[in-house]
Amino acid sequence: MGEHKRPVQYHTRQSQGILDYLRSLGDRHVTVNQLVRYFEATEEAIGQTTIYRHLEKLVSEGKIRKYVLRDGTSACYQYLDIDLPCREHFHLKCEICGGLIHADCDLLDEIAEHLLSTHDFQINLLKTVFYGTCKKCLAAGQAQERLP
Amino acid sequence: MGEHKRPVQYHTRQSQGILDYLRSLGDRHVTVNQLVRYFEATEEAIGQTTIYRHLEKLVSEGKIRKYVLRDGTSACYQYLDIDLPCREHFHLKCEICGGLIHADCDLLDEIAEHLLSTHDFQINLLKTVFYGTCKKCLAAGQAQERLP
DNA sequence: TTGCGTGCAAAGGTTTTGCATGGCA
DNA sequence: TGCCATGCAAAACCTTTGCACGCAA
Repeated sequence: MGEHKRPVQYHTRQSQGILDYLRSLGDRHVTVNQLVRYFEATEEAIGQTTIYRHLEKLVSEGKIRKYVLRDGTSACYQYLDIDLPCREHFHLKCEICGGLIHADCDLLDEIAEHLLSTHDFQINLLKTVFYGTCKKCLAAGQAQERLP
Repeated sequence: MGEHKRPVQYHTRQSQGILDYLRSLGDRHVTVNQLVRYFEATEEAIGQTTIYRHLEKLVSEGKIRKYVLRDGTSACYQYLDIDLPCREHFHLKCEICGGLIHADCDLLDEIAEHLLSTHDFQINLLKTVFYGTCKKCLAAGQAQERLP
């Protein structure tokens, strides 16, 4: 008892390819769709079912992290470098263009600290997303407002 | 300039019913599915399309909040007491107990200011929610960790 | 050879859209 | 009467599941 079932794991082109690609992205995140399209573009297409299954396994192994944004969009996955003390970061989601920006910033780190010490609230950065308008769309919107 | 387009809004049985029901729930949240089933159970069924459209409008008006719970399989909506100046609050949603905390804090202004000046991102406070674990649930969780 | 891995196809679920009709002002 | 609101049906998405075949060990 207490011994976890440890199924044999095969090493395949797909499992290696997915992990390699995620790792190559550094701390950038991708969606399942982006992964499918990436491998399609190479000569080594990988079925989406396989991608979903590997991502789920990698998440449970703690090798990657899953972000649930689900406000009409899909989930994002990001490689976690075990060697580096991975810094948390915040996500900014543009309501206009749908773009997802991640911000690595000291002040934002302070927020987490402040919420915990002052409000006794431990923020979950995997799920928290700041909604708003990005630079590009702000500029476009202002340009439009100036029209007759 | 600065005047927002203000489309005429009709008062209908559906719009009234949805807002009334959400309000009657106090701080409890519901899913779209639950709303559909609730109105089906009364003699005043409301189409799901209509429910989706009203919820979206209410969110953009700041009258209700939209949340992602669980694995993001579906969204939840919760009424906000209009009397509270919610634009100036953090909204902290506990993922464990579901509680919503209105945190009144100057830091929020700083964050908005910082995001705009440094990241060129204009945050929409009506839609942004901080997810995490509240004081109570943090304590309960720690207590659990101490168990055998 | 064994049995996990793969991927097509289909199912399942949520949310959005097209469009003709209904109903408020 | 003029529009906005409504809701059915269908589409659009994202994700999971069934199943036969492929392939690593």
